[in-house]
Amino acid sequence: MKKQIQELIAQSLKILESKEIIPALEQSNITIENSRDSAHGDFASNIAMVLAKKAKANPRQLAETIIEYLPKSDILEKTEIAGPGFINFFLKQNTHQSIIIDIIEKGDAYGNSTIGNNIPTLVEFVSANPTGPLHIGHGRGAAYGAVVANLLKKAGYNVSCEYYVNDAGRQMDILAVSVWLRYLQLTNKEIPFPENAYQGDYINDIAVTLHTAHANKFESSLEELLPLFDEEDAELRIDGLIKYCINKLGEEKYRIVFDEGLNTILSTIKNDLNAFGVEFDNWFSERSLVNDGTVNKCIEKLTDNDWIYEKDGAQWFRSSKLGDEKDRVLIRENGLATYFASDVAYHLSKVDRGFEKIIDVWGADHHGYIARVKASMQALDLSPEKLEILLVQFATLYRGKEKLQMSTRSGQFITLQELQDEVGKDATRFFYIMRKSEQHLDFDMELAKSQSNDNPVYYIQYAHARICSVFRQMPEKGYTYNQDNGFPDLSVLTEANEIKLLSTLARYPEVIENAAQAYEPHQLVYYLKDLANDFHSYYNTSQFLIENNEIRNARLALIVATRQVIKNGLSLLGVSSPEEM
RNA sequence: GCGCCUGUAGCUCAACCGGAUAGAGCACCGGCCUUCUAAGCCGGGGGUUAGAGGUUCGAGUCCUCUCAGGCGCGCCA
Repeated sequence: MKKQIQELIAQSLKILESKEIIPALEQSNITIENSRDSAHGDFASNIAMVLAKKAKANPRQLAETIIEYLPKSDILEKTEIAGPGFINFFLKQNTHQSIIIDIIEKGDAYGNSTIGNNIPTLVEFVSANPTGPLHIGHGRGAAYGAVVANLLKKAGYNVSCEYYVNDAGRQMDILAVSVWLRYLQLTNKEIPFPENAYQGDYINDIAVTLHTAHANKFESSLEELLPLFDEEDAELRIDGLIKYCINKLGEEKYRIVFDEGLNTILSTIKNDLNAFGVEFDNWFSERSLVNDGTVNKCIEKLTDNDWIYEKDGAQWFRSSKLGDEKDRVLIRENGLATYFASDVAYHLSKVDRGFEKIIDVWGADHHGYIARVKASMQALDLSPEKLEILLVQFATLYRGKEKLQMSTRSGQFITLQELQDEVGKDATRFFYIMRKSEQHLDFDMELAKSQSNDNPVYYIQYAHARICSVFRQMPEKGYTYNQDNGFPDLSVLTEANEIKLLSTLARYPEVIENAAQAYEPHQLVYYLKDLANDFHSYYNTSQFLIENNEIRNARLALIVATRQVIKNGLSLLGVSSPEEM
């Protein structure tokens, strides 16, 4: 609808250009807005004001000229000039009503768009270290990433969702050692447990499983082990324990302990995400980048192009030449690659796999990391503009006024699963994406639960359930409704509430496009609240199951379309559309 | 100290690449169920958009400075 009006204006401007009333303009985009106030018609354009200066004309006069050369159209009732030079467009009523047919014919596909041009797009999100269950902060990234991916798919991008599994690096070694020490404690209670190892009960569970399957295969003598705890520096102490563990067990046995921890936690994460309605096309292993040589390949390529130098025994990347604050270490003095080195390789892999649009969803605390990743892409000639990094602020969990301090290491946290069990999946997902992602989120569990009746998610779902309820009761009242023989006469839908609902329904495809391109799921949330509001108002003023055949059928068609759009929108959010509540 | 983000009604948040009188929910006040679910609807009060300058036909939105809060500034991830 909007596009048709844009086209009309474009044609008018073309004529004006050819008549040299306005100077030739570079194809500036013509903005059309949905009017906020119905007195301003259905759509408004500020084009005359934008062009007034260049055309050296008074905006209102220019608007008049533009209107004069507007091609004839059967969707327009009239146009008006208002305020400083707005052109307001009023649609013919039957133009509004035709949206019902469009929605019902397209069904689940209503709202699909092709602006994405099927561009291969990778959305990477969550990617939490597999060192413990997902907690509330990860949940926000999960909900946000999943909805952004859904929106992009709907907007015509060819989307893959990926979880980057950090199955290499020191944190994972600490996990392995944590499991091992708990395992040793099963038979010897004297063994201490470092405070900077992973404390959670789930570590114990893994140790028990390990013991059940392998008995005493991973035992160690106390004489060698205990002195390692004398080291005073906690970080050095745990590094010493890692080193000892690897030497003592040998590569093969160490890997069994390591993988038992990794796989157990990873499958917990997968299950939790699955229960949360978040699915990935690919689980990408960090270790695979090391094993298949991608990391080395990157370092060689960077070295060849003089992006790397040696200092203090480490290999540094000249990221400061490419917009970063300082240079960054790729290979440490001890010969181990940094996490950043893997990440450079990971982004090379993303490009090599053919993705043209690469979206990373990160916690906002990683924002300092953006410059170096982009710099690495620049240095590897990988077009950093393909990479879009979306930051999600952390969610802070509250129980009433009590702020819950959480850390994976200490094992004190509320997991995503627990949150979901307590608050419910629909409300949890909705709560996470209601707010703009770069805003902090205070997630008060008591509030979320106690307010669950006032939660907007129920408001929207209720609209859907109410419509379903109408159709459940229709047979009891002796009416039928079907479109098999064509649509009813929709021209009888002329009440203010009906027109309002119709124009909101017509906005849906545009909301999807905007939300997708801005990566802003909350736009869809606000739209659905508007739509539900329009429906509830309509419901309160108008009866649907009435004697008049014409009006009844037209109204039923309208609410069928409404139900369809609510369902389409909620499904993008990962929220259910219940038939009764 | 430097960098990034944020500051809008009592509270939680919107405001479509700068547009018309800054909007919702909660809370507060007042109405609406013998009628398809009152988890709903309708109406009302409540604002110097943190503050000060600037840019222009027009600024919550863009620029500069100040104030306040969050985050980041490792050979951790």
